[in-house]
Amino acid sequence: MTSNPSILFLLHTISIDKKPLRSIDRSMSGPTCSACGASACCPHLLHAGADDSRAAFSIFTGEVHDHHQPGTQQPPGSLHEFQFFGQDDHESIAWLFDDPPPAVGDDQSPVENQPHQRPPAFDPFGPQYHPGKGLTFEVSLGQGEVDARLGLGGGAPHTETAASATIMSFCGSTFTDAASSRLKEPILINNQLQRPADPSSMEREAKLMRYKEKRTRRRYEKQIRYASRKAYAEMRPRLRGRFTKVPEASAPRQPALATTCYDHSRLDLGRCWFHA
DNA sequence: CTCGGCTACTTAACCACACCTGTAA
DNA sequence: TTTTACAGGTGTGGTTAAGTAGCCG
Repeated sequence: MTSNPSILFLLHTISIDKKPLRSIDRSMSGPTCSACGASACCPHLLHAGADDSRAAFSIFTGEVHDHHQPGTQQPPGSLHEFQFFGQDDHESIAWLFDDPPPAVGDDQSPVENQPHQRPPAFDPFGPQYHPGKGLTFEVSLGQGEVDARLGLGGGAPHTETAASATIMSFCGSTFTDAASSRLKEPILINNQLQRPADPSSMEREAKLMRYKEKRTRRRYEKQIRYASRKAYAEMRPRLRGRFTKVPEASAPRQPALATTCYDHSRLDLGRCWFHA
């Protein structure tokens, strides 16, 4: 048996602001939380990254590693990028590109091990889906080790099998589904199975470097995009923490020249221009 | 082992409005 | 084609109700 392994992993990167969160929880479909059975938008899955409402984690073979564990509350500003990015130092994703991933669960279904025979459940976008809308990168696996983990038997000797994984947007989040991706198989040349020329080696290295650089620049604390809005918000009067209307007396007077002013006759309080 | 009560902690929603963006005139 | 005006959407922070977790009897 020389079936190619299909490694299923999901990278679920939650990157959401606080506000829309409640509108999507418990109501969307997607990967489920193995602890509570809820969807990917399950509040358990969203629980990591308390302070800045951002969390990044992966579901590797459906295993939920942390968010249901007691005493794993995140300190403010910290981040869980365990599993996918390396649980120890968040430093190494080398296995993603060169080395085998962590152990795969026992419940790998035979169907998932069949190249080009993925079940519909893992093909939410169908053949019409163009991964150009997502980020596709290469995943190389030592197949022998994968076979050993999956209990597939030795099989023929082989080198590596590269699968492409596509990062896709879903449910306001980002998923990576390598299982739904097409595996690159050896091709028959002169009656011999030969792996196509691999021009992607340097490409992969470049991608890895770009990824690492991007990761180092990644910031998870709240970032102010508009300092002026922050300034106005801080000056704005509040009632029990909520913004309140600017009192009539303290509203800006009509300026002599064109400028902004308050127009309390309108709900949206848009711009009102005075012209000299 | 399960349940209820309590405490401590976390977080999404709320609000007004300046500013941004897209569109029509 | 360019400029102007406008409508609608976005982002901003402090407070709090609601949700969650942990502990104990």
